[in-house]
Amino acid sequence: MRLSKKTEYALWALIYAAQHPEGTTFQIKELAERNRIPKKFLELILLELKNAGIVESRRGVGGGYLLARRPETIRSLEIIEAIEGPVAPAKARKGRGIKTPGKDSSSAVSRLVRETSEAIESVLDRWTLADLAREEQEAAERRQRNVTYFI
Amino acid sequence: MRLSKKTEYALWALIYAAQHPEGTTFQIKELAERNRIPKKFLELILLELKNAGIVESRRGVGGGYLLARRPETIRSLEIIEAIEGPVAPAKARKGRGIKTPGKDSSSAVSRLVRETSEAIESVLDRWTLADLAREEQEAAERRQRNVTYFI
DNA sequence: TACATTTACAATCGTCTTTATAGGATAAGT
DNA sequence: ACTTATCCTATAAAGACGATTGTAAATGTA
Repeated sequence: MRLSKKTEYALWALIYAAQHPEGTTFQIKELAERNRIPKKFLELILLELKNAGIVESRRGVGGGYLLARRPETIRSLEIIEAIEGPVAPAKARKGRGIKTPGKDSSSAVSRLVRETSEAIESVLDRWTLADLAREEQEAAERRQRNVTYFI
Repeated sequence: MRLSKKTEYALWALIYAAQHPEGTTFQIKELAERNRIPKKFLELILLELKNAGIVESRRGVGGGYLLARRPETIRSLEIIEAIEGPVAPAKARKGRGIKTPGKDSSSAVSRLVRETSEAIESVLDRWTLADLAREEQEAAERRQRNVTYFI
């Protein structure tokens, strides 16, 4: 699976946010410099995350961004879909099964896609932002002890 | 998961190939018209599948394409990777663990990507071309009986 | 040999997506 | 007011995607 740079930046940003004490903000400028992310691009990304209800913003001096919810309740699937759009193809929803005949001319292929999407969703659904932040924290601590694990 | 048109055409083509008796060829023109695939685009795709060792070609009158191996031995993962490139990010291979420090600045993110890729591979690895062709055949038979199943 | 058929291969092209960059408007603390 | 920092819109370069055009080469058949 390939993540776009944009999605990757979004994940970095949210991991960074989750590492801050609850209720405190972080600034775009600070994060952009730290992780070498183009500042204006990062602005755009955080705006999208805000519109998706994942982060909130505070303006003015001492403002910045912060998580809108607790990191345990933010699943990575939600983050990735906020940036990249739905992982799975549009499902048949109750009542409105639009036919579009001839459009999808292979049921075998669409089944393959469906099963794969479900597998992706199931992985992304069980990793929350809190997990990612903890994992990142542990990796940073290992680096600090100058110990390298080859997994 | 999203498949490019190119990959989708490749799958259709190979399913079509698998439905032919072993050792007999099919023509690009015929397949292109049947499935409304741009002929020249299909040429390009089959050439790539040939270079990947999935199909063989015969030139001249009565020529065309045919599967290079039996459909039971062709996994969908192989097909998709032939067109789209590797599903998983370059793994650490035995012996040559290149470090590229600072490049991948989040181990949590790369772990997420790795686990997701493995999930994708595991699905795509257990569907062979023979499965897809059989599935497609059955769907076609159901359509012929004018019976619609809402799954 | 001449010819029709069919793949092989290179080059090109318009459009969309990705990855940004720029400039200023807006809001909020101090 | 002044500073800080988000908000919003526009633009642009680069590459991927989907497809087209044109020519060469191989092969079977008359």
